[in-house]
Amino acid sequence: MSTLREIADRLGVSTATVSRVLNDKPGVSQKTRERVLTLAQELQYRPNLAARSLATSSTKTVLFLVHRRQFSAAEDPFYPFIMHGLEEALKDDGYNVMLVTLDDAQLAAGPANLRVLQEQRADALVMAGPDISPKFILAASILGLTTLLVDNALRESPFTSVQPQNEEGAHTSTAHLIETHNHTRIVLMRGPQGWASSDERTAGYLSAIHAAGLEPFIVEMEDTTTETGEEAAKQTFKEFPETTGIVAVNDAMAIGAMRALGRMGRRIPKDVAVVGFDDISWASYANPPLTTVAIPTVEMGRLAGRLLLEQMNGSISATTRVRVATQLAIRQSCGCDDELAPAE
Amino acid sequence: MSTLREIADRLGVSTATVSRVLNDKPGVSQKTRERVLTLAQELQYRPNLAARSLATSSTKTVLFLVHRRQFSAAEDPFYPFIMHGLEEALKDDGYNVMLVTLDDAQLAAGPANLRVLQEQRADALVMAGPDISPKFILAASILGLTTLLVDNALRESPFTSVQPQNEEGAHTSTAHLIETHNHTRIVLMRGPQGWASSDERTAGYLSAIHAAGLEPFIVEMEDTTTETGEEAAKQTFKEFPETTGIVAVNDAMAIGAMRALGRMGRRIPKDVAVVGFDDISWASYANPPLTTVAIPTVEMGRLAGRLLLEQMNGSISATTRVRVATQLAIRQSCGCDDELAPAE
DNA sequence: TTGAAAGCGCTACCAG
DNA sequence: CTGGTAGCGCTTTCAA
Repeated sequence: MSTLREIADRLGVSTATVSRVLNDKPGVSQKTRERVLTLAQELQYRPNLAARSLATSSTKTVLFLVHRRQFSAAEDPFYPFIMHGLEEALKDDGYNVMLVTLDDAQLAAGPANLRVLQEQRADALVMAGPDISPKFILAASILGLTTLLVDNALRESPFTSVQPQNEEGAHTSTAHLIETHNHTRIVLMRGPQGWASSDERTAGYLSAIHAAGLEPFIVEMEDTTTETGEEAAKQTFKEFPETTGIVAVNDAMAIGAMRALGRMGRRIPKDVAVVGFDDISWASYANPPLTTVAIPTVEMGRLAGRLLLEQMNGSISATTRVRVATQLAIRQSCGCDDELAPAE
Repeated sequence: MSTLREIADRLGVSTATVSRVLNDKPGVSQKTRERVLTLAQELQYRPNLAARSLATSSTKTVLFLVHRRQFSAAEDPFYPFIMHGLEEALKDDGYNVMLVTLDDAQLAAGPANLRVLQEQRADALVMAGPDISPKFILAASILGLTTLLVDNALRESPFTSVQPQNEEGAHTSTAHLIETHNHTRIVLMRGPQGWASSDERTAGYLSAIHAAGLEPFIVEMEDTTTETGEEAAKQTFKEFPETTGIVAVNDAMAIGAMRALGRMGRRIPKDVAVVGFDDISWASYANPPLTTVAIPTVEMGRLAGRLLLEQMNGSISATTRVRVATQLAIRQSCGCDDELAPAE
């Protein structure tokens, strides 16, 4: 590996000059500039990042923080795609992304206790998912790093954030059940209050229900897994026996509900239509294929990356809340036919 | 953030002494050692990694390389779990993991062209998946970094690698079809020759077939997606109309095949039994739930991390091929009943 | 337009 | 057992 010094020596100039050229700083004659550039090119020179970091205290790395529960087998991986998009958007600017999974203890201990931060290894923090507590986020924000939230946001505090259009998405899927399939008794299966995405999707459901002059029915669970989805299905027909449509705040719940429905002898979508949210990888392999709201995960990551860059170079204010559009993925669980319907 | 110098000054000792203590090096009196440790503790001191890297040229970061196609929506994410396990195993030793997704151009250009490597940002390379070409791997191995392969290995060259027990897994699932369900005409759907896991699973299929004195039937596709699985199903009944069992080298193919089978009017598992490999997250939501071979992905990542550490501190030879045990996940597509059978 | 030199924070060698 | 000091490779004043 060649160094700055080497280039300087071979050209008979100082390292200061070479550094200026390589960093596009003014005060170097066109002629020397070209000589330096040529030799650097020829030598395949790249600055040693450790050295540059030490001198500038900029590390060119961003941390992707996510709760480790997101990597349990039960969860459909959502954040890896975001991380991928993030990495893609950042790499051209020389930034790299480090994965940091947090367990509950680390979350409770706060960001200042993270070794990777204590060692000053990062310039920025991308915190993904509602699993990361407001307390943690707030504590992180005073650490002096550029901070961005993905699939999460704090109501009270200003943070740059990238989220799916949860409300619009749920409105659309609910309206689909109402307008296209003429349902009037539609239950919402949701997670705990305070979970941003769950709250917002609830709002979308409500706005569609109210716009149609219908009555809302809500089943609130303490989690949004396939298991709680199954539980929610039972509860639904106990509380609201005339239900013909179900809107679940995510696909896991929707699929759990479909399982339970099957066991209860109810046909989907004939007896009850189901729509989910997320469009996780197996939504189209559910039985029947699940109609759901697709989130452009990789694109969300890319967008987060772009925003982060702008934030770091100061071209946008520290608080930019961005929403990315979702799309209704119509399959069969809502009552529509799709082109892949098995010829049974 | 406090520095080494600060500790030294406040204690009236040299930075050399403090450094020795903090790095557990000999040549410091018990008394000073304790004074240093105490103050360091009190100050929450952590060495600045950029400075340490510059001095030692050890970066405490490992790169997780994976082909970007693994993050396309079509693929079931497999490597993020491995990455998570890797990160977990490494974090206690102060190592962090960076994600690097490679596109075809980067793969062709070789590792030496990766900016992250040119900038000397990493100590080690974990290359995941058979998408990474032998040429790339070989080129990487001469870069002087510790190198490890996951879910891949080179026949000809010695590399530390962590792979699932592909052969044993496929043997077990094939034998299950033979012994438990009495199938005698079992087709293998496989991917291209040269793909390590596909080859090995083929070997497992063959050994089970031969052990039972049966005749092998193989359909070889140029890829292992749901699409090629559908195609393979059609081809299967064109070539081997009496097939009653299908072993697919992965779940994507198996699920694709099940789709096509459904459309062809064949009942699963009544007319034809199907088993997959991988136990991707939606295998249990397939219709019917897919019997498959489960791979402990997170554990594979952890193991890779441990091996990497041992390799870096020289306690194991550079070539240790490790296999992790798989487990047959019995559901319904093979003909077994599972406890969650819908009451239809 | 250029160079000398101080430093970023740490490690490691050489004396004492 | 301890301290002084020379780097690691780069950036950034300050002078020239």
